[in-house]
Amino acid sequence: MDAALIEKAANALADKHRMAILMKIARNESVCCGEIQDLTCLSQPTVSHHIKILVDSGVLISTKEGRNVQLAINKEMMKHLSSFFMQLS
Amino acid sequence: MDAALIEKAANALADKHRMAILMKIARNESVCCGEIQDLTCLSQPTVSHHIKILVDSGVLISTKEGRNVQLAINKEMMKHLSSFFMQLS
DNA sequence: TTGATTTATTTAAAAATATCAATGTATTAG
DNA sequence: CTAATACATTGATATTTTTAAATAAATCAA
Repeated sequence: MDAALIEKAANALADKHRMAILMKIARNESVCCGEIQDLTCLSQPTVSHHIKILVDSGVLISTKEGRNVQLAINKEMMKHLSSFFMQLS
Repeated sequence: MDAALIEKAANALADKHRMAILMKIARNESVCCGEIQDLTCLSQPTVSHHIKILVDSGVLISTKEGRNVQLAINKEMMKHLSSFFMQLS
């Protein structure tokens, strides 16, 4: 995997709130944006911004369902990250 | 592994130059700061700053040898990162 | 259709980060 | 001891990132 893509994923996880979002979704399998806002004590636009970064980096996958957006972990990306660091160990 | 430590490591890798430093060391096993400066086209203080972030985060290990500082990958941290992402996949 | 709900975008301010010049600190060579 | 080398620290500036208010867009319920 290209280092630039690892860097982008790392950047997405280099934030307290975005890491909390990831862990929340890891526990719940899939959540919508509103549930994340309840978690983070951030404004709705700020949550939307963080989610955009997580999705653009490939860490999360978003699918629109009705007027909600369901978010899930991109397991392929997690595999890539895992094997990248495995090779460095 | 605590999410806060993953976040800190992620932050260390969320930069073009720091990622380049990591890959350089991955190829060469161990390098000193001067060799990194040649690589990055950055000033010496800036390189020193980036190295500090990488070491403080636990991604790299530094050992002073004479008037050089030898840098190496912290393979334990790589294992932690790998298993963290493995669990999310 | 109207109003409520959910998420996205724009804009602007505040906070954090990256960068380098100047300088400091060890360490080694001569 | 003196000068040179390797790296760290300080201070200042420029850029990037985070944040929220205001607003927009899309979907659903009544």
